[in-house]
Amino acid sequence: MLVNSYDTETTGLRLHYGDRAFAYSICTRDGVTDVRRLDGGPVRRVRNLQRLRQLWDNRDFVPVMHNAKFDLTATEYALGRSLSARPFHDTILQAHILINHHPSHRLKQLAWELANVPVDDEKKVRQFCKDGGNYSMVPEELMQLYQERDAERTMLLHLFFMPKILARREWREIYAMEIDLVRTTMQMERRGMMLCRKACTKLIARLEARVDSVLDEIEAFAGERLNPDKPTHLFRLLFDYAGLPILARTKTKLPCTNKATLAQLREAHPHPAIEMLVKYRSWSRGITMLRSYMNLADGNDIIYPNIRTCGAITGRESSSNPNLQNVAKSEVLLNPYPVPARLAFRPRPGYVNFHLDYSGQEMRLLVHYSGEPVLIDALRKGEDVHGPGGRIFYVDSYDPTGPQRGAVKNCNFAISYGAGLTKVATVLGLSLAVAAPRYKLYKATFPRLVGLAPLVANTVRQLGYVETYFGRRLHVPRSKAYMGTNYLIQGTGAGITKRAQNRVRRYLNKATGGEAQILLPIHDEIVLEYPRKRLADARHVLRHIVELMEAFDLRVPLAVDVNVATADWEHKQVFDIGG
DNA sequence: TAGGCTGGCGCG
DNA sequence: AAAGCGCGCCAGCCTA
Repeated sequence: MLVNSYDTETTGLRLHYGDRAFAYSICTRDGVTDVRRLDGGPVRRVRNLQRLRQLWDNRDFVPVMHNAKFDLTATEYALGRSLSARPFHDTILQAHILINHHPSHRLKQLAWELANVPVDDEKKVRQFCKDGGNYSMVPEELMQLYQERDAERTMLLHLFFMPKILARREWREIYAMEIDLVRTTMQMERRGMMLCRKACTKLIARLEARVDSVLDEIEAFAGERLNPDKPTHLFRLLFDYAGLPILARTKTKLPCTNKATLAQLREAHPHPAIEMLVKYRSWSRGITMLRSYMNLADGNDIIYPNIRTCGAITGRESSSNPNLQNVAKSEVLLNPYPVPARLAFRPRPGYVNFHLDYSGQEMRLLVHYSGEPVLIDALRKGEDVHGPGGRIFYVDSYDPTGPQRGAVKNCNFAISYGAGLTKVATVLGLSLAVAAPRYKLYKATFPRLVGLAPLVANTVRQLGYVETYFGRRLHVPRSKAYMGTNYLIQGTGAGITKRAQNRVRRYLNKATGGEAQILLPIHDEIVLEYPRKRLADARHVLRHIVELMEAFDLRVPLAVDVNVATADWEHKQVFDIGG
C-alpha cells in the first residue's frame, strides 16, 4: 500500500467552469515530498502529466487529501477519466468527525496547531495574485515551498487523526460513509442544476419595476430620496418621518428593524412606511439573488454549486456559490411579499426532477428520542404529529388546514429545544394569560418531549458532547448545553439523509446506468433528475428509492414524500408511486 | 482598498 | 434566569 498525501494546485476554485490543475505534490509517510508542474514547456508538461497518470494507474496508491472532493475533481479533469472507484483518505473529514466544534478545519490552521508548521507561506503566495491573478502566476520557487508544505501538512494530519478514527467502530463506519458521500457529491457537482435564463430575466425585470416604484413611494412620503439599506436613512424613515417607536435594540444598541420586530410594529402601529420597507427588502434581495444565479450559470445555463459534505458543525451539508439550499419559494403565509425564485430553476431538457423529502423528519426524531407514547402512537398510525399539540393550544378552534398548524409546528420544535412561555405565546399569537394554562397542560401531556431538552443538556454538561443515532459525537459548548437537543436531532437527521444519498446513488447508477442522478441534498430532502424517456419505470424505481430512504430502525417510522417538477422548481406536484 | 464585523433574511 | 439551532449571502460600516 502506497499511502501518500496528494495535493493539487489549480488556477482557481471553480473546476466545473474551466479552472484546471497546474501542479501537484505528494508526500510519503516519512516526509519525502515530490512536487511536479503540469504547465510550462511541452516537455515538462507532457512528462509530468505522464508521471501523474502512472501514479494514479498504480493500484497500490492510496491518496490522502485535505478536502478530497476538490483534488479528485481536479485530477479527473487532468487525467480525463473518473476516479470514483478508488480508495482514498480525506483529512478534512477526519477532523470534522473528531473535532466538529473546532473553529477551523483548514489545513494550515490544523497543521499549525498540531505541529507548529508555520503559516507564512500562504501570505507570500497570495501577494502575487492580488489583482485577479491565480496561483499559477506565482514564482515557481515560492510555489515549490508552498506545495511541499501542504503535502507535509496533509500527511501530518492523517498520521495524527487516522489512528483515532480507527480506534472506534462507530467512527470507522461514519468515516467510510463520509468517504462514500464524497463520491456521491462529486457526481452531483459535476451534473449541476439548470437555470431558466428566460424566467430569471423576466422575474428580475418584474422585481426591478416594483423596487423602483416602492423607492418612489418612499421618496414621496419622506420628501427625500432614501436608500433603505443604509441604517441612517432607514432610521430617518421609520423613527423620524413615520414617528414610529423603537420596540427593540440590537446587541450593539441600534434600533432593531428585523422582520419579527417589524411585524410587531405593524401590529401595534400600522403605517405605510413599514409596508414600503418590507416590500423593498424582499424584492431587492430577490433581485440580487437572481442576478447572482445568472452570473453563476455557464454557457449551457448550468449552475455548479459547491456542496460541502461537512459544512456544518452538526454534520449537516451546505451549499455555496450559489447556496441552492435557500432558494426562496412563494410561501405567502410567512412572507407577504414573496419572491418566487424557484421559478428560475428548471429540469434539464428531456428530464423531470423528483423531490424526495422526509416528511417531518425533525419532529419524528424528537419523538424517537423522547419516546413520548402519544406521539409515537400518532406517527405509527400515520396521523398528523402536530394534531395533539394543536388541540391543546387552540382547543376547539384548532384548524389543522390553516396557518395554526404551522404555528403549532414551530411551537413543538421551540419547546423541545427549550423555549419558554413567552416564546411560545408569541409563536402562537396568544396573550401570555391565555397561553400560560395551555402551556402548562402541554407540559403535563407530553412530559417526555418537554423533558428531553433538560435531559440532553445534562449529558452535555457531563460529557461535553451528544452522540447521534449513528454514534457521531457532536461537541457542544458546556456553557450552551441547552443546544444539545438541537445538535442531536440535526446531526441524526443529517446522518439519515447522507446515508440515504449514498444508497440512492448506488441504486440509480445500477438501475438506470447513471441516466438518473441526484442533483442536490437539502437537509431532509433529495433532489434528483430523471430522464423522461424512462418515465414508464419511474413508479417502480421511486418505490425502491423511498424504501431505501425509509430503511432506518427508529422507534417511529420514517416517511418520504415524492413530488415531481416538470416545468420549474416552484411548481412541484405530488407524484403517486402507488404501492 | 481589502478584510472583518453586524444586521438582516432566505432555506432546512 | 432563560435561551430553539444550523448554514451562506448581501449591503453597509469600520479599521488596517
